[in-house]
Amino acid sequence: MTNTLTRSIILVTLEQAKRDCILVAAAKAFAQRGFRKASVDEIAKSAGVAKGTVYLACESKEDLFYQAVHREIREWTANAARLIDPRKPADELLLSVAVASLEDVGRRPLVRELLEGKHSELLPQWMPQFEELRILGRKNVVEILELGIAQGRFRGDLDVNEVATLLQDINMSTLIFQRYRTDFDFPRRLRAGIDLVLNGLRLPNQKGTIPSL
Amino acid sequence: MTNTLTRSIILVTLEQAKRDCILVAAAKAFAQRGFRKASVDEIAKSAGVAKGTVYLACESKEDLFYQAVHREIREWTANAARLIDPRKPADELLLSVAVASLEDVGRRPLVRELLEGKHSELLPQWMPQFEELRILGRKNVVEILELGIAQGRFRGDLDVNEVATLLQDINMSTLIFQRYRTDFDFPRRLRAGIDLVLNGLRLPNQKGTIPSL
DNA sequence: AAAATGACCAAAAAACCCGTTTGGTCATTC
DNA sequence: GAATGACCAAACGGGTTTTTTGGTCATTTT
Repeated sequence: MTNTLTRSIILVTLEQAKRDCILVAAAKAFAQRGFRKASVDEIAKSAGVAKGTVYLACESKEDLFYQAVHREIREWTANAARLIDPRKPADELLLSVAVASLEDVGRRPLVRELLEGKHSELLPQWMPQFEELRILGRKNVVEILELGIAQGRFRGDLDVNEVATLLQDINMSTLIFQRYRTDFDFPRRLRAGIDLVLNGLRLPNQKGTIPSL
Repeated sequence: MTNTLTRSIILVTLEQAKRDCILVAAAKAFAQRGFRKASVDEIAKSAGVAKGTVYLACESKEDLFYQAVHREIREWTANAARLIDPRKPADELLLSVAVASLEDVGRRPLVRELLEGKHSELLPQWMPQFEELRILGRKNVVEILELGIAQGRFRGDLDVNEVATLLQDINMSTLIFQRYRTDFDFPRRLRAGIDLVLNGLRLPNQKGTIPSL
């Protein structure tokens, strides 16, 4: 009993390590050479295994790609989540986590390419799954927002998910348009954007909803 | 003297009309069939001129594409500019102009495809020029912001260009991500986004800049 | 016994060829 | 002098062959 348990744990551990190794190699290859040009054999060799072993970790090349992306994004999100210290002021977290996330994504070419809309030939079919990953990333923002409300710093009358989506979009834009602009100081841009969202554009005495439309 | 002047004006007028005609035909063809599949001859015939005439209006097919895009965006921007009535409250304008712009872009497939990142094989080389066009569009937002400050509705301590860029990015995101989401009510999203930017996320008693970082 | 392998095969991609189309020019026409 | 369309090199398309590659599975290794 204990033996089989130990064994299965060891097995899972070994399998998981190899699995990770394969997915990392896949992520690197797909990012460097694109989905089509990266070959499964090349990925296998880069991971130090034979091709057959790769197919113990995935169903198909598409599945491999998706798993590699999924893993990168989960790691990315988890890194960000680790920064959310509930003792810190939520408004400060909003900025520091965003900056860290964008820096992190710079080190993840595969994620970055996806967010920037490369691999667009594959995107349509996978959009549902990627939307799922977006929701994953949004959970961090929602957490910070709810923290801010609990801290009495943020308004409680807003739809937290709505606001989170908007902030996520701002971060995306910052990321996407960054590459097209010269002399682009993205922490500064982020700071300006989040500062604006925090304090609002209206003069204090003018607060209220938009009059009409 | 008067004669040559009159003639040249007439010439310019005639040329301009034909030029427009060509550029409109080009925009339609490029949007429908893409840059490569749309042929110059086809565009010429659709504009009711011979191919040689097209080359009186442009230097090359690439230039033709760029001019067509440029013209569409100028028109788009001008339409939006026409809606800026200084007698109306600036916060109201912010929303109504954004909604109208996004509706308008829906009727301009070429512009829309560009903003969504299609034609991506051409984009890198043309980014500088498109950035120029972005600045053009930003002028409208800046105008509204300055109006709001003059009306005593908006804070005057912000960098107007910075804020305009941010609002432009929000609009872009709304546009870009719209297509990937089901049940996406974009005027509602825009309203929520602009409302947030106007009123801010912080509780009124918490105003101030971000404490530290 | 279970995990890992790599030879193997159908299918897809690349390379090649060649007839057709097309971007761009310019002598001619209006 | 503005507009044209015949003209040409170069690029495109598509059909065919060759090469590569995704995916399998009998065999080997641990």
